[in-house]
Amino acid sequence: MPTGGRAADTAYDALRRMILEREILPGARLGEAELAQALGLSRTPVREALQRLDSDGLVEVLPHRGARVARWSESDIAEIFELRCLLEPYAAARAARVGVGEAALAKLRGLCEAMDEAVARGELAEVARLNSRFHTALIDGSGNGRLPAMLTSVMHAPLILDTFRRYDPVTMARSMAHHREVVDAVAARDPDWAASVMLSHLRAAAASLSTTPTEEP
Amino acid sequence: MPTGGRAADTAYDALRRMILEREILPGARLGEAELAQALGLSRTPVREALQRLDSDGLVEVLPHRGARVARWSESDIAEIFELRCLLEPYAAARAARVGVGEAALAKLRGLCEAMDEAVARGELAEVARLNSRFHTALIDGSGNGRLPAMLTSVMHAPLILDTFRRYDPVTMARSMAHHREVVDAVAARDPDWAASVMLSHLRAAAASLSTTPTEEP
DNA sequence: CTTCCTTAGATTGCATACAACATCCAGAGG
DNA sequence: CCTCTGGATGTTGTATGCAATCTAAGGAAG
Repeated sequence: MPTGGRAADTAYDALRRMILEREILPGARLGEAELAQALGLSRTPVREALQRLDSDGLVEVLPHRGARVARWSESDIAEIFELRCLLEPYAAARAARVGVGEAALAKLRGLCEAMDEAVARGELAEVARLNSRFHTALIDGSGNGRLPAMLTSVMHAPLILDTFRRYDPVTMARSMAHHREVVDAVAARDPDWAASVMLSHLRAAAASLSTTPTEEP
Repeated sequence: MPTGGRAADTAYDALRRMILEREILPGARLGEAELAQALGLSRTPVREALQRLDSDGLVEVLPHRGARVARWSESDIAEIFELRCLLEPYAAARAARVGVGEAALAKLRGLCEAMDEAVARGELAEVARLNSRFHTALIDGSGNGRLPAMLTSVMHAPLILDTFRRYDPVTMARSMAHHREVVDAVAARDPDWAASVMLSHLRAAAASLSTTPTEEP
C-alpha cells in the first residue's frame, strides 16, 4: 500500500478517494468525530487531512462550522477550465521543450493504450482515472516543480464531474486521439504543436460540458 | 486587530509576516514547541499554521523532520516567474473584460500613488508591500475565484527576494509607470492592452532579477 | 583511522480532555 | 401569528500527555 505510515496520510488518501469516486457527494457534511470513528483514527489526523483537502479545493472548511465537500457552480467550472486552458498547454509545451525521458514517454503511451482498452470495455470510471494519471504525468514532465501543486486544485474536476459519461462515441474517440497526439508532439519536441493539441483537447472537453449542463435532478 | 479570534490564524499571520519581513531567513528551522512558546500558544495551532504556510509555499515541512523556511533556487525563481507571466496577464485581461468597479479602480490608483510617495521617500520595504497589495487587488478584480489561491504561492517572491532593492532609478520609474498603465488599460476595458502591459511589467522584473543574481555572501 | 552499531536526547505525530463557539428549539413578549 | 431571547446540545478549536521517529554522539570492531 502506498499509504505512508502517517495516520494523516491515511485519512487524506481515504477521503480524497471517497470524494473522487463520488462515494461522498458534493455538499455533504464532514464531521470530524464521525470520520475519525469511521477511519479508526482520532480527530487530529482527520483535521489535518481536511485542511489539506481544503487547500486542494476538494472540501470547504468554515470556521467553527466544519467541513463540507466542495460544490462547484457553473461559473466555477468555467473558471477552472480557463485556468487549465492556460496552464496545461504551457505544461505540454515545456515538456516538449525540455525533452522528457524515454521512460516517461513509454509511461504516457502505456496510459493511452490502457485508456483505449478501458473505453472498449465501457469502463468509464477507469477511463477517468487513467485520464487523470495521464494529465498528471504530463504536468510532472513539464519540469516546473510548482505546476503540479497548482493544478491539483483544478485537475480533479473531470473525475467529479463525470466528464466521460457525457461523451458520445465520436467525442470520446477524438479525446483519445488528442492524448496520443500530445505524446507524439512531445516526443517530436515541438512545443507549439504540443500546446495547441492540448488546448484543443481542453476546449473540446469544455464544449461537451457546457452543452450538457448539470445532470442532477 | 484583523487577527481573527482563532489562535491558528494568529500563528499563521505572525509567522507569515515574520517570513515576509525577513525576520526569519530562508532555511531557518521552525520548531513547533519553540514557536508555540514564543507566540504564547500551544503546539496545535502552530502546527496548523505551519501546514497552511507549507501549502502556500513559504515553508517546507518534512515528515518527522519538522519545518524550515522555504529556500528558493535560481530555477525555482525562474519557474515562479514563468507562472506569473502566464497567470497575471490573464488576470489583468479578465479584469478589463469583466469590468472592475469604480471603487476597485480608485483603490488601485490609490496604491499607485502611495507607491510613488514611498519611492520618493526611499522606503523600499513599503514599496514592496504596496506592490503586493496592488497585484493582489488586480487578481481579486479578475473575477476568477480560484486565481488568488493559486497565485499566493508565487506572489510572495518579490517580497522575500527584495526585488525593489535591486532596481536602479530608471527601472523603478518604469515599474511604477507599468502599474499606472495597467490601471488605465483596465479602466479602458481593453483586455489585450492590460495583458500586454502586465507581461512587460513581469518580464522587466525577471530581467532585473536575473542580471543581479543572489545577494547573500 | 574509518566504519558501523548502539544508545541517549530531542522533536514530531497522535490521542484524549477540556474550552469556546454555533445551531436549534422552546417559550415569553409584542 | 410573528419575533426575539435564552438555554440545551453538539461541533469545532485548543491544550496537554504519551508514543513513534529522527538525529547525533560515543564506543567497538575492522
